[in-house]
Amino acid sequence: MRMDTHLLRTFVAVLDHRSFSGAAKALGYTQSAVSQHVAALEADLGARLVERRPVAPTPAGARLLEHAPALLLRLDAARADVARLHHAQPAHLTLACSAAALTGTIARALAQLRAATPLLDLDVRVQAREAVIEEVLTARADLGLVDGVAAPSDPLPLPDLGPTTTLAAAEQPLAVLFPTDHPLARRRSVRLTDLTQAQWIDAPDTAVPLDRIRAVCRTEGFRPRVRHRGTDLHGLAALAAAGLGLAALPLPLAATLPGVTAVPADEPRLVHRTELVHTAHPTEPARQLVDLIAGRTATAQ
Amino acid sequence: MRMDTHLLRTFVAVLDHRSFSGAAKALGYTQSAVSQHVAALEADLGARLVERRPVAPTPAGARLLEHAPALLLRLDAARADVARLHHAQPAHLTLACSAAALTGTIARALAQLRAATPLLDLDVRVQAREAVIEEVLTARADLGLVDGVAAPSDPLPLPDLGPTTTLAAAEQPLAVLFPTDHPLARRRSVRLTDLTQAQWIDAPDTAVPLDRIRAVCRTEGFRPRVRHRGTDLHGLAALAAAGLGLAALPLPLAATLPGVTAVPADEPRLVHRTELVHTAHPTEPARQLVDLIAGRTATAQ
DNA sequence: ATACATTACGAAGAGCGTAAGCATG
DNA sequence: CATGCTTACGCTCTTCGTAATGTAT
Repeated sequence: MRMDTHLLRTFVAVLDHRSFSGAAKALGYTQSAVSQHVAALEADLGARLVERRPVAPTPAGARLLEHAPALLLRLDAARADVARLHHAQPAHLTLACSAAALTGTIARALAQLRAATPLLDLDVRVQAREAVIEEVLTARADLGLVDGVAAPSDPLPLPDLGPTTTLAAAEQPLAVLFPTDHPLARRRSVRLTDLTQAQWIDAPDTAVPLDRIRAVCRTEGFRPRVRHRGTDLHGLAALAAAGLGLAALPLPLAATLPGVTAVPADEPRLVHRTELVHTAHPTEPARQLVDLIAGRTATAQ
Repeated sequence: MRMDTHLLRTFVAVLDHRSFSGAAKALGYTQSAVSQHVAALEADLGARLVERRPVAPTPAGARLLEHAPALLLRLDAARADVARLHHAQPAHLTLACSAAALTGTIARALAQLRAATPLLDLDVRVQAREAVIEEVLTARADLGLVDGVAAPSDPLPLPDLGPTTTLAAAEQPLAVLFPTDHPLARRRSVRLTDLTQAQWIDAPDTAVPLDRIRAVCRTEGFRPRVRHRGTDLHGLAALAAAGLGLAALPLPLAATLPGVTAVPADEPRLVHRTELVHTAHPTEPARQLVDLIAGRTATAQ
């Protein structure tokens, strides 16, 4: 009767699955238990939270849904943070990256770290941006690398998922991928503002998400007709090379992709930025890598 | 057995009171129940969390203690946010302010709001900075005003207590309070960096906290011999006028205090900043006040 | 010896599953 | 009428308080 965590968990699951029975199966409860959980939560908060048949959040439920997932994540983060103290693997480092964040600079820093401690076990996992922070918070990764676009020397607007520290790891020019035979591919640079009506590929987990570009350019343009899920850079390059649409990536990375030409983007003045994300108490190897990258870029925040 | 909220609550209470029995009394449990709560939490996390006799956090407990209060606050915030939907008082606005945040500009905006909706009930409460955000999150206040110092047009570094939106409400020059007969009182301006070794009063809930000044000036100076608690501006002025020490306040406000002379501070270039804090869904009168202040300053973030 | 935490134990209650009810498409 | 949420009910496990036990200052 006091907004217990398992009630919140099933509440979220119910609305995720848009079904009581689905949530029950997912959580290993019976339908009945789930029903009772929701009822208990509703009784506690004194408001109906979910509309049944079809299952959907009421206004109050929607409000709670703005808080609940973050709460549960932070709960896991707290547990993970305590667990880290005991199961500290001194010779292990797992790094969660978004696709365009794993560049030469980072790889060289990793090599340097490996040279310093040869026995170090390295795990690198590339995944969607939101997942990176979550992995760091729940200690499934020791360190995260998130990329995105922002005005020069501005921080990335990371979602407030929990208590993390961020540090600028790299700033690179932003580029647009054109098929090599595209008329604009020969330009020295292009204006993003001239491309609002162009055909774009939205590849939020690989390239810069279009809604980020929209936000930064303060425009309603950049409407995609092609969507690309996953973190597969070369697949995205193939789509772009085939003329299916444009995509934005950091210039040094984009220049290495086959079949496409990377043209620097300006107007508005934007950079592709990579940030290192870690918790308040990184493991020893993680701390070393942070130092290496921070020392290299000397752009602490 | 799954890190339930009430376990966390008693865990925090135990370490707050540095005593099981004290926490028990505070929470309305028996000693025994508290003991069982702590034991359950320790069993769940697989680590000893508190050292008994004397009661103190173990390393793992300290780690958990970095998360638990924030978690509990966010839990209350979530509950409050849902409750707000129902118990919305359309003709009521309560405003939580830190001491130096409630200035003429704000008062005039309030007057304007009152003129627009004459039936509006206004509650204004002045309190410590940390309490302001907490009050907003838990819906004990509809809107918060927090003041502090920062580099010009930088945001204040507010503690990450929960999901809030902030908005610059005012930026004013920073001033140092001198007794009127002080040799430096006749100066046009003073350098803060020249005053690191001076006698300061630390009045964290009224003036700018000294540790903030230290952080911003990147120095170890500004060590106080006098501490002042509470939010009593005139009391602080009296101490400063009596020569007990210096204090930093926004210039327009400082200039109105009796017995002291306010001298603008520069070097490093700092401003006194006031920020408006509200949740994602302010009440209607709160939204109006935000608009009034935002329109007036036109410095949205 | 005296606080004060822990352990033992029984009673009250919370939580889950089974199964019967009931509404909606 | 069938799918899927709700309610009734009983069993079990949890959680609390009382009281006895342990343990440091």
